[in-house]
Amino acid sequence: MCSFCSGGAAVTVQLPESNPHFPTMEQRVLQFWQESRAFDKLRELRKDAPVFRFVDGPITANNPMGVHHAWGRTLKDVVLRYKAMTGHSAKYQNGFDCQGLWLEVEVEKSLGFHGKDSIEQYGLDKFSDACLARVNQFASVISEQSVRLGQWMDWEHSYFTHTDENIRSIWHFLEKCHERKLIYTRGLPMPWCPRCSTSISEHEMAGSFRDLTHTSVYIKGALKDGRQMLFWTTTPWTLCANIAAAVNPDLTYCDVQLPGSDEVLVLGEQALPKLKAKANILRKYPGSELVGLEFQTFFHDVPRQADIPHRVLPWKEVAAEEGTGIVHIAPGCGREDYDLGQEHGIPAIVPIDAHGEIGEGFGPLSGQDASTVAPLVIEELTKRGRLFRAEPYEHSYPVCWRCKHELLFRLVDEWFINCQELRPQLIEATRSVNWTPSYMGKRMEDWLNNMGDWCISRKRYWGLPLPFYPCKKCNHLNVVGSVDELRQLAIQSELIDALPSLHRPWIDDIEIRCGKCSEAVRRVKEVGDCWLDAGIVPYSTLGYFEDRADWERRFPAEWVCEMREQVRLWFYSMLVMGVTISGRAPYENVLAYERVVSEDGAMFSKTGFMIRFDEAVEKMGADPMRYLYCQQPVASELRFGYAAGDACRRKLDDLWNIYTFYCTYAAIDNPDVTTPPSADCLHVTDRWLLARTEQMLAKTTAAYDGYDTPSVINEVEKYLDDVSTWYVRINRRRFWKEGGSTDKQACYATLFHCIKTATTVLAPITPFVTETIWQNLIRGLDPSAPESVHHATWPTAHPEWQDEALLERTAKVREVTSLALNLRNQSGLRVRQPLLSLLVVGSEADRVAVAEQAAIIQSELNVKGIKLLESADSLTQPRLILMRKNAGAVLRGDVPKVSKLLEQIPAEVMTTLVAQQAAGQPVELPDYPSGLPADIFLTEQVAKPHLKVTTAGTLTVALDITVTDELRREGLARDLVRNLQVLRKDAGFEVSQRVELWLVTDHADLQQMLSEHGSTVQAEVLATALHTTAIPGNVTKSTTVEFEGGTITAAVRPVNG
RNA sequence: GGGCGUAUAGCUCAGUCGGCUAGAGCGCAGCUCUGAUAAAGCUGAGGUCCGUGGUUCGAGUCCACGUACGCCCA
Repeated sequence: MCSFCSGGAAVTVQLPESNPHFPTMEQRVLQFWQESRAFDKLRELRKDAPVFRFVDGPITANNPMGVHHAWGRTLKDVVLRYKAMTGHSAKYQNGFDCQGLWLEVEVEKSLGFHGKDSIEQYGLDKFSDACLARVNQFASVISEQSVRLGQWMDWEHSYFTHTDENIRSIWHFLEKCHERKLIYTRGLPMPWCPRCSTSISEHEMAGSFRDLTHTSVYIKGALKDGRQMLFWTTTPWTLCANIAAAVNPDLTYCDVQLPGSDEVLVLGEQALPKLKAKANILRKYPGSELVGLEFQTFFHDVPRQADIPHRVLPWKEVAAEEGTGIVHIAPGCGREDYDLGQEHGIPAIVPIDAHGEIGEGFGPLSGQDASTVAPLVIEELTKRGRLFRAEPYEHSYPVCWRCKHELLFRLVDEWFINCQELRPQLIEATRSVNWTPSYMGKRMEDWLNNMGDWCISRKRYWGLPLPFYPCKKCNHLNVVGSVDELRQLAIQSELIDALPSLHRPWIDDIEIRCGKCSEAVRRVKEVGDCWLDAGIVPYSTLGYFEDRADWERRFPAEWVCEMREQVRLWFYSMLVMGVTISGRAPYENVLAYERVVSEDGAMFSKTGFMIRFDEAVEKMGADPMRYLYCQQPVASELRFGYAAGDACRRKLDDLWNIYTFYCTYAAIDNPDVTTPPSADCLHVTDRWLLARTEQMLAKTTAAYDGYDTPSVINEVEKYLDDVSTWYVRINRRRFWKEGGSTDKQACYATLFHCIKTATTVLAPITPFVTETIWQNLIRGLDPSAPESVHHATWPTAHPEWQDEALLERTAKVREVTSLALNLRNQSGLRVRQPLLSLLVVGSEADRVAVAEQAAIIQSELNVKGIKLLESADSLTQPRLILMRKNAGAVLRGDVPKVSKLLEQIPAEVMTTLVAQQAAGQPVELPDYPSGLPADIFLTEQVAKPHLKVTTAGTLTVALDITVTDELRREGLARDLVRNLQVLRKDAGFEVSQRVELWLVTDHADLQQMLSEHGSTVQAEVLATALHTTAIPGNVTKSTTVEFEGGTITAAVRPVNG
């Protein structure tokens, strides 16, 4: 049964609740979508439509979805819904990222492991199973959360990056790379996580630098002549692997002695302040003089340092400002050190093992943890007389992006893709992409210009098995590009089909014959970088291998949308793969959005303050949440919280209020909205609303086309405010008028069109509330409307309704109204008090506008008439004021007195005085002994006493504030009506309920008011009879209305029929 | 250290092509309207548009330098 109607009865408009509780309403809509198979039907409706080429970036199926994920997922859903409305089909495939270090770390945690050894003991097969179980668990959690958010995706067919299809697609890519000779393996000092026992690649370092304080040491290395070279390092553990020193041959160095010491220190001239003492400079010389000299290293006595000569190398990169100008070189512990070492053919010592523990042969340091060994190093250096100074040093230092352990540098063999040759192609490709915000494109280009080769191997377990089979016999590298190829090469091909999946440990058992020498070869142990998994998605999920023709219709993606850190991650890996396989960028438009932070600007954190998605969506509702996401410019961080959510809900209430207003009367009148009213029946405000709707539609369409949801919201907000505070406000009476008429038909049809358009335009952003409105009002009055608002097509433009000039005239009219209401406010005259006239002075265009809509202005302002004037002369009269500058000299102490006299002079006397002053004659002030010289006065124009005047731009507006007795009594009548309406409401009557009315007063003025306006009052409150006699006991409700000077006792009783 | 970005009311933010008497929402105070009634509107208080200099008839807006903060890279 449909959640919105009962048992197939004829659909009619129901009275909506006054304020919707979003979470409750959304549950009803979700149920409706599910029962009516709304999403499936949409796909059927659009199945032959042109494809909107969208690719979803995989979300890690490792934890529940957070509110930061919900931003991107909302934007994706909004765009897909908009594209469906504009007549596009799409793949609607959600993706899950399922492999790699992040997942392994979480599984390790849940199993209580503390490193790779526990995994090996546990068994790789069980570990892989556990990883897969976690993927499935959280894929299901995230899917449910996304459904709750309102995301329409093909949840039954999400892609998973751990699948054999995905793996073999990457194998194909790697084979392509190998064909282009881009794959190589080499030893290189890599950022290494001792906890995870794996290296971390360059692009994974994004955001992993922290400000940390380490112990930095100044240490001495002796030259043969006894001079001590001064070094500086922030990583004391690397000193045991020292092989060389480096100096800049172009910088100036010097020999110095410190007071009280005969030791000669060698350091760069610019490092002298670091000695923190007044040094005696013995000699200055260029760095080139030091090059080639041999020195004794810091731990010269440990076995691993035996027989290694330590020399000073020249290096242009040595900066004068950093350290001492002499750099300690440990090629096994740093990338630059390694490169320099290679250049000069010196060996590298790798002091640490996979766990970050210092190995055998390093004397007292052996067996120590490199991350915590600094105090022992200092102690040993002191013993050896090598320590000059140790001090804490704060610097930005990398940590593991998953487990947050401090990284070390370790020389290991890894597999790389050579990106140098690809670089120009990648840059060219990225320039073809439309990046939003545009600086993201620059960021990508910066990255491409600076990136090194892509390290694609990880010494881990649950990941893409790298299809590399290096032959030990002939050194040939076999790169397997597909499962078929593996089957052909496998020594026991039948084993392939028995594999549970292409994962470790199972895949490791497969041996192949070397393609060159037929030797039995095994796969390398490494798995792949998880960004390979994600980057291949435009190929693996769009049918590149299954149906190339179909793939070509879906590639490249028209639009992708992810968090901004994906520039160096997903956007990058996709770009490399797109360029390598297809020679182009795999996407055309990219939207990258900023971080989500808490309402006060602080970061959300897993350990500290965090708003969980599940909690947020049930507290604020998915629609307000989506509204919040769509409203936020993607270039600045989003402050997420309940106050912001509540502000969004109130904005949605604007739409809801217009809707409930309409329903109130539509439920009574059941208007025919399917027949459009003929143009000549339209009220000027109807034509305005139609033109305004056209304007809003054009602007929001352009905004959606540019994926610019904040502009959509901006436009719709302004529009709804206009509709609510202008159209609805001034047309209310047309809706509650008795019976049917062409005029009533016109306003019903017009406002229906407006609500339908606004609902459709907002549907992608707030799918729930718009669906609710659609089901009740739109479908209630228009049986031919689509079954769901999300099946609707985008509203068509009506050029015949566009009317820029009318929009401008109405703006002018609203300005006049607003100015005049302001005057009322200043004069303390409530709107219910009728006034005689409004006077408007303005340009020709102003007057045309006011004349056209005079009736509206009159009714809004409650004035009997409007006069249009070409000049403001008649509104003001001249008045004399003192010109302080001149008056002081003449009047001296009398200045305040004369000032006061001037204010009190009656208008007719003032006219005479002004004339005297204008003629240059003495001004004869009443009550002042002598005539005063004309030049101490100025003339200024002031409003005539019965007028209030204000000016803005070309407009001057004046209100006649004279309240005659008649006007006053009319105002009392309107006050009475207002009170009676409250009485009706308190009595619980429907708006159309007819009543019998009693109004009793013994106050003469009020009695006169009743006799003058009683019939109007009676009509206004739908009273079939008005009694001024005693009130009977059986009335529904009575009240006493208080007026200045007297009271009226009022009572009502319903009349049947 | 290099690059990118941001800086506007107590808070969160708009401000288009240089035309501004600088706006909105929230909060505060007062008022109004209400046949949309737990909604809505108006008014007020509240501003060194980060600073300095420049271009210009005119700068929140453009340019230069500086400061603070954020991010990215190292």
